Amino acid sequence: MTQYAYPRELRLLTPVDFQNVFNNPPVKAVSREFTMLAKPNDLAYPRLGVTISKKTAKRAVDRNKIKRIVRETYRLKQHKLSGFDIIVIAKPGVTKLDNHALSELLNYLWRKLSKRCVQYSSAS
RNA sequence: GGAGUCAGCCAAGACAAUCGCUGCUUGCGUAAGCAAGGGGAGGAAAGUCCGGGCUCCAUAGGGCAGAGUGCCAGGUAACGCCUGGGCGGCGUGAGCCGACGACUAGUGCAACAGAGAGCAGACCGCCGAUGGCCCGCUUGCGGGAACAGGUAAGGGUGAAAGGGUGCGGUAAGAGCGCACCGCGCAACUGGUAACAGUUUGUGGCACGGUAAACUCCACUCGGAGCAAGACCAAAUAGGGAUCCAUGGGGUGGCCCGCCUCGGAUCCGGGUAGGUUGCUUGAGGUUGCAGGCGACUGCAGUCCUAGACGAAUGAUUGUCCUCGACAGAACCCGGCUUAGCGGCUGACUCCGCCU
Repeated sequence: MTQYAYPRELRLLTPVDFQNVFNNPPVKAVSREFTMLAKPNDLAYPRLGVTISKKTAKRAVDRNKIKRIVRETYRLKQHKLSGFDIIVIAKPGVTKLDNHALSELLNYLWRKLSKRCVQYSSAS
């Protein structure tokens, strides 16, 4: 029953981790509201980081909500993303979506990203 | 019943299931962990506008500068907050609002309009007593015009025109005189004080407005902030001490000499990172006592988020009145701003019934 857990190991924790992914990420998935960047990490599990600027979502409440939904969908999809560090960047416009639309969109992006990760792994 | 005033309380709608996050307690385990139980955003957590605690730095004492506050008294750790009182204003009222010290210390400012705006001012008007002019005559009187001049009653301008009303007075007027009202000053009385007074005396009586204008007066203020500060501490560069070795490399033909390079241990320093600060506090609550009240004292009782790329959530189902503003980041006391509603109590005005 622990397979959908979200412990600290599955997160990006330090500025170094973040910078590492931002530098030339080989795999991307993009929509109007989000950008996902991924990079292999030599681990048996994925790690996630979420970025939302104050410019994107003015209120702290909105930023928290988006982070929670991103994490929730990631938690349920994590097994298809093993071995990659991932950063999700929210872009202006996300605040217009409700919870349901956000989940739909994110699930679509996760599928896209995992497919590309698999392709990248087998190619190299 | 309607309209309203004040005070207090509640508020990510309620319930269930599943999957998660994070502290705490207990049990098991060497440990990593596992299991169970229980806790997990706000009234504004916000703006960061004031005031403190705490921490480090600075500091003999005093002054200047600068900043802030500004009716009085009290409360408080402190305040620009709160309470009570005074004064002024608004409201029929319950109540509400007010940077509300000083322009008889000095300096400055006042657009436009207006004749005149600060030891005022004659545009229209009124008068023309007095002096001059014209006419008449009884030669000192009558009449006339309005030149000098007088006049702040009336009109007009303005945010503001140098007390108001009435009577007297006068050529016309005028605090010029008087009465009442108002005002200034002093005394007295009440009040801790601000201040008040159907009190007494006195002055014919302006001393205009403006200090979020300079300024004056009184009082307050050292600086930086939890990324404060404390501790542990990889790596790397360099430093110190002790011991070991008496060596390697360069220069040179070689020796001396000169330059340069060690090994081990420890110390100091402190980057990444980690730990701490971190939640028990000027705390909540109950009772008693003091106080008009803010609040205070004593006794009992309770523990109520503590994260750090940053938890407090997601999905589904059912129901309803269909859910605002909004997310802790060291901690408190305030202020301000945002905002869908619900509940309770006290009071006021209007209408109706008895």
